Amino acid sequence: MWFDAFDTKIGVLTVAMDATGIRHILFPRNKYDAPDRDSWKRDANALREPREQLLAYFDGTRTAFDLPLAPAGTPFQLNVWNALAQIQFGSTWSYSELATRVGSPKAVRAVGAANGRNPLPIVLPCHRVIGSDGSLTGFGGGLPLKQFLLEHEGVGQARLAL
Amino acid sequence: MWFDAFDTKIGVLTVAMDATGIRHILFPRNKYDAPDRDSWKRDANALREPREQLLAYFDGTRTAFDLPLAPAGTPFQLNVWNALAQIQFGSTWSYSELATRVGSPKAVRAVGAANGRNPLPIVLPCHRVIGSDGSLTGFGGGLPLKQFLLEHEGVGQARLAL
DNA sequence: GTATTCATGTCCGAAAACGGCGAGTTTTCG
DNA sequence: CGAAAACTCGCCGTTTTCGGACATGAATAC
Repeated sequence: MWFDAFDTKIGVLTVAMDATGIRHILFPRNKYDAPDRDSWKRDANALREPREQLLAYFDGTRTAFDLPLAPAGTPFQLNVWNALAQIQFGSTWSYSELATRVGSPKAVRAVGAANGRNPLPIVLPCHRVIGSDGSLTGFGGGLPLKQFLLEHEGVGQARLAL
Repeated sequence: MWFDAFDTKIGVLTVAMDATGIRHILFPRNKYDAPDRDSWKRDANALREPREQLLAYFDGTRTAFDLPLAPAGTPFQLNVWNALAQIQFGSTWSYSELATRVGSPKAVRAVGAANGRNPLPIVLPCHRVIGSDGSLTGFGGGLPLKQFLLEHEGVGQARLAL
């Protein structure tokens, strides 16, 4: 597994991948860290494309990603994460909508939990999922970061607490 | 992982190894089978040495093995299996003695369980461990096979049931 | 003698707890 | 009166916890 770490507006991002695709994107303060992180080898060259696309995202010159993704999870989690990729830049879904798209309209809380385990934040935009009443309700990197990302994408009406 | 299968007095033995050493020895009727067995590749040449030593054992021309071993298990299990290698051809230990040798004199049942998970039977002679009253008490390949192996090694006094 | 109890590591199944929710109902204050 | 918090309960995948069962044997309790 190769990784690189680089500075952005929101702090140092760590990205890890192998031959299959990107496996982890870690915030400075990450709740679910990768267990085998100390065996990774730094390789800025292998991570060039992901790094440039992420930097372009923060520059505001990119609104969608085109990268090989390889997140690891249960079948249900993979379904949820796949659906995330369909939420476009600047728009939001409620957890309920996301649950419906996955085919389990009633599994709202389960979808929330899966969302919380998203190993590829930003690229898989879990920050674009908010409560059905417009509240932000939760984010692995902290709610302020979620709000920052949404504002960066031009979403104004979402509010931190109701 | 490479494997080979060949006929012996006690039926077809399947032996599997990788670059590290031998990982599995399977009886025809094996309680704990290997999960990834269908991805193994047959390679009689790689398994030549293990096969010849095992055949020599059944011929009666060999009483000890000299092979690279690589069984997979918990630390406790590895300790138990390492200790097994010290029981000489033709002699037996009780589960209690084995537990003492491992440094956990009271973990007799745990030793029994670990013994039952031995992935390299015959080479790691779990059949040489019997009840402290001389009863055979159990064997993954079936008690008759355990008795056959012990008789083959000249151990006469062990009895099937008490 | 015979039955019961306990010690020990691991696995397995069952059961319970736990969430980045949401809809419906009740309380709380102007 | 209302609108907005606060509370309750159902939903469901995942994680954690718990209780037995084992390839046993020694020590008590009758």
